[in-house]
Amino acid sequence: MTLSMNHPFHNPGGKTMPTSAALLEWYDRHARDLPWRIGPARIAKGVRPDPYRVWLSEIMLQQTTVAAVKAYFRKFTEMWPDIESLASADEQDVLKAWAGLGYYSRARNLKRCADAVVREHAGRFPQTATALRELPGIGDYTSAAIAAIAFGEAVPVVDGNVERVVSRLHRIDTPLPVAKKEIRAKAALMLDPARPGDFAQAMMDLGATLCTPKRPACMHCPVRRMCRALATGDPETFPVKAPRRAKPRRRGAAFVIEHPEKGWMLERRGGSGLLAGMTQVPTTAWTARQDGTTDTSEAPAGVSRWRRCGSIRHVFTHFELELDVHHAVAELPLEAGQWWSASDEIGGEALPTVMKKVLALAIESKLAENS
DNA sequence: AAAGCGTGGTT
DNA sequence: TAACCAAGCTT
Repeated sequence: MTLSMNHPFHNPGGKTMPTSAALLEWYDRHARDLPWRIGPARIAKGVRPDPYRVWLSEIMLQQTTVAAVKAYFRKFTEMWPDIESLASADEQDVLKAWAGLGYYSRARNLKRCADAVVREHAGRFPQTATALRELPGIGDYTSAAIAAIAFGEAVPVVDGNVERVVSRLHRIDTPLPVAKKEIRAKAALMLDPARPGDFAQAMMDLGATLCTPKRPACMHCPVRRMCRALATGDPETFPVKAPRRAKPRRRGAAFVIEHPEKGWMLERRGGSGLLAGMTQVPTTAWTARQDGTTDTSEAPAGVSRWRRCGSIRHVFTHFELELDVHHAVAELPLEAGQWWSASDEIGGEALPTVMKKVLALAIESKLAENS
């Protein structure tokens, strides 16, 4: 390590309070109260969180906001209160419950991980980050988070919040993701081995509530005296990130087919790639965007009259999609992998948000036409 | 190892 | 509005 000897992070016995102490003192007073969390007061009394709930919340929170996760976390813990019940569930039921939360490979890996823990680890999660890292859906961040929070292992936990906090504290101007190793090393130096879980969550709470991407509340920050980016007056410029690629546009047509008695025609998407294993209405391929609107030449055969409902737009991670929605009432024969879903069943299907938009538009435009 | 993978909120 | 962002993982 090449830290100068008078730097506060390297001087825990000196006049300046170590960063971890200042941070934990703040966390003891300002920790967010979250459904999957045991607060610092109860942790101090020796209470440990349920590893199953820690794991479930961490998977859900990957690239996902706390606000979006809360309702799903409650639903999942009601439906599957422990690892054994989740391991006993059908994958399709897990996907149905996950529908709307996004990044659906997380749900498939969640199920695979539950199976592995029950079958290969006697229903107990491994207690170290290294061992957790071997399980499906658990990478560098999640393995460290579970190990620190649920099992008290003294490992640095580096998520997007910590990257932001550490890159500002040390004014690291190397762009991400190249700077990751350096950030991890700095976080490891700061870590309080007596309270690894609290320390990890304190860093994340700081990043989420004060050390925010825009307009950080530096005046309320417990570690502002140690912050080099604040000292130079430009904390908002950190972390530096590599430029993003442009988002292309794609277009396609979706076909909402309504059986007069049986409901809507649905089908299951393939097992890999975008929205893998999720449910959809029949659609054309989604291809590089062209001008003009799509027609029904690629629609399922046997429909005498299509009604054009309009189009929906949806933004995925790496492209924007515009789907022209067509509706018809028809008694078509079902192909393999298709089924009719009645109106009281369709809410429980594994429909991703883009498909909920398609169905909502078809129903809305039908009602408008009939009124 | 760069790219694929959802969605909703904020600016 | 478009860009950016949120407790990343997989291949």
